[in-house]
Amino acid sequence: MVKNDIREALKKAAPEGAWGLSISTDEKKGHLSSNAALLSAKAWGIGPKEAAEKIKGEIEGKVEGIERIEVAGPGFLNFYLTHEAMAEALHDFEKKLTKGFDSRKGEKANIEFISANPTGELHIGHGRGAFYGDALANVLEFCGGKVTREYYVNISRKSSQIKELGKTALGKGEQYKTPELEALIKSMDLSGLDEIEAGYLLAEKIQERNREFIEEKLKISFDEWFVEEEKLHASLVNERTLAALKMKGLTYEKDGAVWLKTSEYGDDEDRVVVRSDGTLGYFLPDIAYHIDKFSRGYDMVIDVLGADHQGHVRRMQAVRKMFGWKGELKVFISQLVTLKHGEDLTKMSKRAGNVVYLRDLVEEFGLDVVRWFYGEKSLNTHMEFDARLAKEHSEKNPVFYVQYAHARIASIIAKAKGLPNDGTTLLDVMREPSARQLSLELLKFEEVLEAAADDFHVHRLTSYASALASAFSGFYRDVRIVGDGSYNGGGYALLLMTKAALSKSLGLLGISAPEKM
RNA sequence: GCGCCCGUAGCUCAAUGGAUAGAGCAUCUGGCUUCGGACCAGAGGGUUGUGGGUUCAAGUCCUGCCGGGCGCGCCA
Repeated sequence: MVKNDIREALKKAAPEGAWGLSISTDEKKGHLSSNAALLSAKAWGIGPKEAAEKIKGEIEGKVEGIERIEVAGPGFLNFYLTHEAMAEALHDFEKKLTKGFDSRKGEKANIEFISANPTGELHIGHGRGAFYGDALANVLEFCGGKVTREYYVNISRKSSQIKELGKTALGKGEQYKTPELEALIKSMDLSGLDEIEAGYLLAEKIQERNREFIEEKLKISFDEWFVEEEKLHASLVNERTLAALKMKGLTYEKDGAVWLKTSEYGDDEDRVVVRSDGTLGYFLPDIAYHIDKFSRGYDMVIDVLGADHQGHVRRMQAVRKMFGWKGELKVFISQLVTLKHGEDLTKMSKRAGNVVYLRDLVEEFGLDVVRWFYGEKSLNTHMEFDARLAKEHSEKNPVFYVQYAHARIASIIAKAKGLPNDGTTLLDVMREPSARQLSLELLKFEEVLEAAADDFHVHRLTSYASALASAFSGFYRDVRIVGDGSYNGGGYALLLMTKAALSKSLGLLGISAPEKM
């Protein structure tokens, strides 16, 4: 493809610097654009514009498919492609779209996300990790990765949280009390059980319900449900892990507790792994769990956690270093979703307290709107959830614009069915500016996806899908596909690609691409 | 006090260190005899919290302030 040819030519002409070459979606800035001259100028001891002219001179006439090269702005090199090269690139893109890209080819990744505490149902904060994790998994997979989606079923008879939950279940405590939980407790027979067993039973029930909700309502499916109690406690993995840590000389005793020397591996301070009363904290099982993940042969282990787990990052990285694990450990923190208090909120949250459940959100607005709403924001953004705004956003949500474009294309395709092709080709339709605009947007797809797979900023996809739908609108306005007794062959081909790209973009985000609306 | 994150248009948010900081909503103007008007064309709206620094180039990187969220337990 011409982009690769240009890159090769640029490498020869500008060997220094980590310059880029990317599709430009504004034709005024060429079809492809590079900052190679800006980065080479210093090494060459000349001005950026002069460097650009030099590179231009070396490439001009040597790469097939380039119509002309312009030097613009401070020294950008803008490449204009011939219509032939553009059409060829599109055909190449169409093939890749069906078989996927390969920037993450063969890489094995594990993504753990949601992993909610077994003390209640999922709230709007969990939505971030849920939709982000799922979309990230889809993106890595599409770029050639082998991805395991994993849910850590946080449940153990040794956990003080379970005991506390048991107290709530038996009416001896209120820490996790909500109307929903009370109803659940009433439906269960907990007679004769102690706090731990009652808590455990209740936790199992809650996990079961959450799982149902995740699979059926959020349409997220996990490859692995890692049950803490079975995998770590019942099988004595924790004990073996502790023994291994002791043997490596990574622990010491102080105040009757066993501490791990995490501070020697980048953490702020050492952490307790066995309490002075002999019970295990949450940290040891966590270490055991991560060692388990590391040992499964992944190139990359990703944890998607909520903002309140920010303290985990350093200590888990410390654990990785202690065990000398070669793969990457990425811990992503999603920032909080805060609630804007007001009358509107109480209306939507028919339930008690300041919690809005994800279930309510999905029921009220529909999964597509909700996934887009979360999907367009960076994980680092502090979201403020305002019920009135959410309502407004759901009605005016850009997701409908994108879905509408998809449905409209489907309708045109249906209309063309049975009619003869008028014989025009992709090459012919390239004469139309809005067709070139749409083509550039299509060719941008690969860049956007690979960038997302590289920096994990999955929210790029929503902006991209909107831009693509908008480019389609321009094309639709200018080029008629179905005419008197035949259809425009070139335009039709472009429509098929656009439909596929829209559908793929939405699909990766877990959003439906309807044929009709 | 220490650590992480944030501060961009009236609102919700974008912007691999790049060109004139962009979308949607809201406001205003214009457009339906033609493939789906859930649309299209256009306008107004910005000292990117603030002061320095690095760079050919800073919303982006470093740093000092200001403001906000979260985390700093032998809870998870």
